[in-house]
Parts: sequence; structure tokens; C-alpha cells
Amino acid sequence: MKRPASPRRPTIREVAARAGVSHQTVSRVINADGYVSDATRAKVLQAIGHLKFVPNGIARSLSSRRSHTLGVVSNDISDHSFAEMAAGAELEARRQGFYLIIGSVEDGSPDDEEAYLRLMQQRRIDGLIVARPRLRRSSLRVLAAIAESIPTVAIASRVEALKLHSVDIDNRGGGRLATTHLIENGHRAIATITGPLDWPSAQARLEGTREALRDAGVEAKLAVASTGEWGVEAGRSAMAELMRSGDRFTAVFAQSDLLALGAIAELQARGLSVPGDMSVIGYDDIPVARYMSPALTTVRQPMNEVGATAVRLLTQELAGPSPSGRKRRRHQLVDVSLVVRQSVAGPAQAGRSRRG
Amino acid sequence: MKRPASPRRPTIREVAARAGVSHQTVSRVINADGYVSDATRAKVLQAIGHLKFVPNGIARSLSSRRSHTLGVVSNDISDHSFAEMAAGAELEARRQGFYLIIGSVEDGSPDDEEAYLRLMQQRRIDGLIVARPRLRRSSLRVLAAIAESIPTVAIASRVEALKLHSVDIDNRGGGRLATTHLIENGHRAIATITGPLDWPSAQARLEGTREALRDAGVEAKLAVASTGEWGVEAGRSAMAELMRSGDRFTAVFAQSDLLALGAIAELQARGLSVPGDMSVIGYDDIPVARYMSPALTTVRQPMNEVGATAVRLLTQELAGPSPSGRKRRRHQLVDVSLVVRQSVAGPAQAGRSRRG
DNA sequence: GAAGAAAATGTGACCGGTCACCTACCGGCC
DNA sequence: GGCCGGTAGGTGACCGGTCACATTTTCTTC
Repeated sequence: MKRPASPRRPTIREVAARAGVSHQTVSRVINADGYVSDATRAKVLQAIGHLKFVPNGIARSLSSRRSHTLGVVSNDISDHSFAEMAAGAELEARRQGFYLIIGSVEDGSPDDEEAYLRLMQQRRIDGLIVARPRLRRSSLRVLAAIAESIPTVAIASRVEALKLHSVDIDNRGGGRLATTHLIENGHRAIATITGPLDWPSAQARLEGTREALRDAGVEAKLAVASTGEWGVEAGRSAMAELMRSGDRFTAVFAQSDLLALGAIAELQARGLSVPGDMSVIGYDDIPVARYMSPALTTVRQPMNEVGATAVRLLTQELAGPSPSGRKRRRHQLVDVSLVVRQSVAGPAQAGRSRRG
Repeated sequence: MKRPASPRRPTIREVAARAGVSHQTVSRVINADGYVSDATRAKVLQAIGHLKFVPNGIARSLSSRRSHTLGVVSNDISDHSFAEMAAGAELEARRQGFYLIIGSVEDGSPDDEEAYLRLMQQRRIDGLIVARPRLRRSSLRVLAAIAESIPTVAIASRVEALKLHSVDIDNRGGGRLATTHLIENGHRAIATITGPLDWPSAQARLEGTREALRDAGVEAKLAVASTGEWGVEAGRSAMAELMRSGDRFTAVFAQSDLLALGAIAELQARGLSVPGDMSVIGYDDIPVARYMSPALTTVRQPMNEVGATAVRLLTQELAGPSPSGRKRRRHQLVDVSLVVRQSVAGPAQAGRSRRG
């Protein structure tokens, strides 16, 4: 732990000495706060320029007890949805003068989750965003400790036990939207491929699907295949399973675009055309969705909006110490929208429906 | 700037008081450094547990003059390559006990570049990674100032002016690899769709392509179409342009998978089959590449390895004060590999080749 | 022209750790 | 017995800012 050899950076006091003022005046200048005459300001600025002074953010944080940093503990940001969320959060954070420390936890090394939380606790972040659909038990007590002292927002995570703010996609609405679109296209026998059901979002989308079918008031059948992952392979094998099951259906709602991609691959491999023989609707609107063949009809969820909202929730609480003293936890749902492309059509002619 | 209302966290001195030792002893315990008897350690640990003490990383950094933070200023991490790079860097950083502050600069708001650099300067990062293929002029002086005092690595960026370390994909080798694969499949008239030529990587891949053709010693023609972006739309219109040009060719090397996707879309829209009528090879190996139809033959570049290498370069320099005093800048190239799938075949029969 | 408010600036403590240095005890060896 | 080295622990300064408060100067106002 030897000191770095590089020449020490100038401090506020050295600037002060050079400008012939007190260190406090320099502080006033760099923070543009308090009374400073134009002449003095000019002198100080000149000294700053000459010494190439850059204020030390660390000292600042220590003294002001504000790190101006928000922590994000998220699922692996190789997943496009989470990457978008992080990007949205970052943009909004910067707009508000905050920095983000992003901890991206891979499925492979779940210990990182707790490690990141502890880390952020040490770094004295001003606020925390948790985007972990499957939060670990063991992390819960650390999270609780953090949430006790700083504002915390949960994204797409099930942490009712802790009284956190939360932001989420309206997954139930999304499930309903997708399903309704299929119904409106005339489908009465529908299959759905869900994501892992221990993800709140998968569960909620499935509920939305059920609701839509019920609300439609039509006699409609639902075949459900659940997966352990959201990826293409899972979609493919789920589709294969549905075909094997003998259930009859004319449209498939896959709860992610990747699942849809896998489903379509499986269908096409069996010589079925989409949407000619089978309609497919996805969820996420990943960038390539519009370039798939057929171009994928899907549900777009503005994940960057989710991230931005979470940041806003935090900064609001940080700015105003919750007016009138009450500290209510807030829940926000972000709306989704339907993106109609080419993968959904009317049901195949009766004669062409296949079985087994 | 009022103090946060939440109860102050306990400090090292309070722990010391409770354990009946000096603050320095507590410091020794939490850093597992120096001599502490087992009995004392136990007392201290108990006090820590009781007070829920968490060391203040900020105070630590200020005092030790080490932030244990590396900064990354990168292109927008919605771009999968950069996201992977960031993920690789992060993993390696954590492994070495460093944290990452990632600044993702969108094309839309290029001012962020400089803003991030300044920010990191303030935060006293221990090392910097710059992954900006198109670095702005105006950022250069800030970057120079930073690089003067802390280790800095450039990724895929052209900053010869500054004497930085660098890590990069072997783009020239990648271009050669892709092109050679086409040649080995019998193609003699090849087209390439490059990315924006002000990206060093696009330039280098093109050079690799030219080299491969030259080295093959065969009479081979190259048609070049350059784009302003790496996306699907650009690929599509570049392909259209190539078709219009009247040049004849039997294979296309697109410098990104998205460009390839667009090219294939355009070909298929014109009723041509890939690889039946035209072979296409991409670059990047994005996740969906293997699920495209046809599954895309492409060049895989281990971007996470690039990120990890950059971090290693930094931490090495931070650990050892460059043995024997000399501070040589280091350049590392990361190898790429060919991923053979279904989008490349032999050249179409002469009779089927089309023109104009 | 006196008094008070506003403007401009200075002083020293403090944030919560680490660093450098000091003291004290113990055992071994000459 | 004296000296040495290893072990265990303490003391106060310091990192580079901000905070609270004191002080001086300038401007209003009556």
C-alpha cells in the first residue's frame, strides 16, 4: 500500500495561497455558492487554471456525507432488457448529477449479488436500485440493512418482505395485451410459452393471459408450457413439447422474443409456416425482432423508462425529506405497447390444422 | 445540502470504545493486517457485529489515496460488443478487488464523453479504460491530463497521439480470416460491406480483406460498399447499392452481423437464396446469429477478453511501479476465431449468376 | 450620520479512515 | 544482565474537502 509515485494533485489550499484568498473562498468559487466578488472569482479561477486543479470528489463526499452515487445491482446486463434498464437509469442519473455504480450479477456466480450489496454499502451510495427477479435469501438481510438507511427501489423483483419502493413493467397488462391481440385475430385455442415461473414477470404475464381469455368471454383453450430460461433453446424445446402434447391451438404467445424465435425455428423445422399455419407473438421487442422472418409481432416494454423512473424515485426522496414527514413506499407501473408486424394472422384453415 | 436525517453510521472509534481498544487496533482487525492477538480480535469483531459497523470506503479512499475504482468510458453499451467488453472488464476488476464506474456514451449526446472523463478525474479513479473508436478532439486534452497521472488503456480507439497502452481485437486478422474462408469455399469475386471507415476496426478489417485476397495469389475481385453505421438498415441499403452497381460477385463479407442481417434481408427480398445464390459471412457472433436463417457464419471476437485484458494491464501497472523504472506502453491484440454455420457455401453455378 | 442588513471573506473543527511513529512486553542469546 | 527482535498495541497528524460560525466591508435606510 505504498503511496503512488505520481506528483500529488494540487489542493484547494494551494489554489487559495496562489490566489491570495482563503481556502473557503476557493470552495465557494468551485461550488458557485455563497458570496464571491467578481474580481476574487477571477483570481481564483486563474489560479485553478494555472495549477490544473481538479476538486477531489472523494474528499468532497467524505465531508458532505453525500457520495452522489447510486448503486445498481442488476441481473446480467448481457440480457438486453437489463442493459436497456441500466442505460436508462444512467442517463437519468447523469441528468441529475449522480453517478451510477452498476453491479451486473451473472447467473453463474450468484455470490456476487451479496458481494455487490456489501460493496455498495461500504461505498456509501446515496441510493440503491435492485433489479434481481430471483433475489437470494442470503442477500436479504444485507439488503434490509441498506434499505434501512438509504432510499431503495426494487425493479421487477419480489421483495414484499422489505418495504421498498418499486418500479415494474405492467406485465399483467402486457400478457393481456398480447393475448387480446391473438383473440382479436380470431384465435380461440392458444398456447403460451412462459419464462421461468419463479420470475415475477413470467407469473404476471401468465395471469394477464388468463385474464384476457376470461374477459373475452369466448370459449377459449389455453395450453401452457413453462421453461427454465428465457433463451432460444428453451423456446424451441417448449414448442416441441407443445406439439407433442397433442393440444390443439392456432397461436402461440411466447413470453420473450428469444423464446418466440426458438418457437418459430421449431415450427419452421417441422415445415409449418408462420403466420400461415401458426401465429406467434413475442415479448420484449429486441432489436432484431423486426428483422426476423417473419418480422415478429411483439410487446414493447420501455425498460430504459423503468430505469429512469427508478432513479427519479430515489433522487426525489433524496432531495425532499419526504414532505410532511410521511415516508410512503411508492409503486410505479410502466405501460407496455403492442408492436404489430407479420408473425400474427388469422387462424389457419380448419383443414390445415395439424395434430400430434 | 442538509445532512441526511438517517442516524449516523458507527465509526471505527465507536467500535474501538466499545471493544476497549484504540481505533488503530480496529483498523488492524478490519484490514487483517499487523499484529492483533486472537482475544483482542474477537472483542473487536464482536463490537463490529453489535454496532453493525461497515467501514466507510470513502474515508478509506481519501486517506489511502486509492479509490480502488477503475473508470470505463465506452461507446453505448446497448451495442452488444461494448456490453460484452464492459462485462468482461467488470468481472476481472472485481476479481482483483476493484470497482468499475462505467460511462456509456450514446451517439446522440457526444458531450457526455468529456463530461465522463472530467467526472472520473474528480472521482480520483486509479485507472482508466477508454473505448471510443471515434474519440472527439475536444476530449483529447482532458484525456491527456488524466493519462499523465494515472494508467490508461485505449480499446479499439485511435489515440496514437497519446502514449497509452492499448488492447484491441485483431481486426486485420479477422478480416483476413473471413475473407480466406470465402476464398477457400471457391469464391473469386467478393464484395464487402464495411462499417464506418473512421472506425479503426472497419479500416483494419478492410485491410485484412485486401491482404487475404493478395496472399491467396488468385485473381480475385473486390467490390467495396461502406456504410455510416453498423446496423441492419445500413446493411440492407449497402447490399442494394452493391446490386445496383453491376459488379459481379458470389459472396459478401459484412463487417458486422447486423450488416450481414440487413444484406441477407435484401437478398431474400430479391428472391435470392443464401447461401444458394450468394454466400454471406458476418462479424461479431451476436447471440442471435446462430438462430438466423440461414444460421450465420461469422467471426467471433471475445470482447469480454478484451475488457479483462485492459483491466489486467491497469492493475499490473498499479501493483508494480513498472519494474526497472521504465514505463513502456504495451499493445495487446486479442485473437478472433471463425464460427462456421450455414450462410457460406460454394459459388453459385455460373448460369445462375445475376447482374444489375 | 448612525444603525442595520447584505455582501464578502476568513478561521478552525470535522468527516472517518490510514499513516508514521512510539511504547511495552516477552523470550532468546551472548 | 544487556541487547535484540518479534509481537501487541497506542497516539496524533493527515488526506482534502465542507460546515458552522466569526469577522470585516459595503450598501441601505431613516
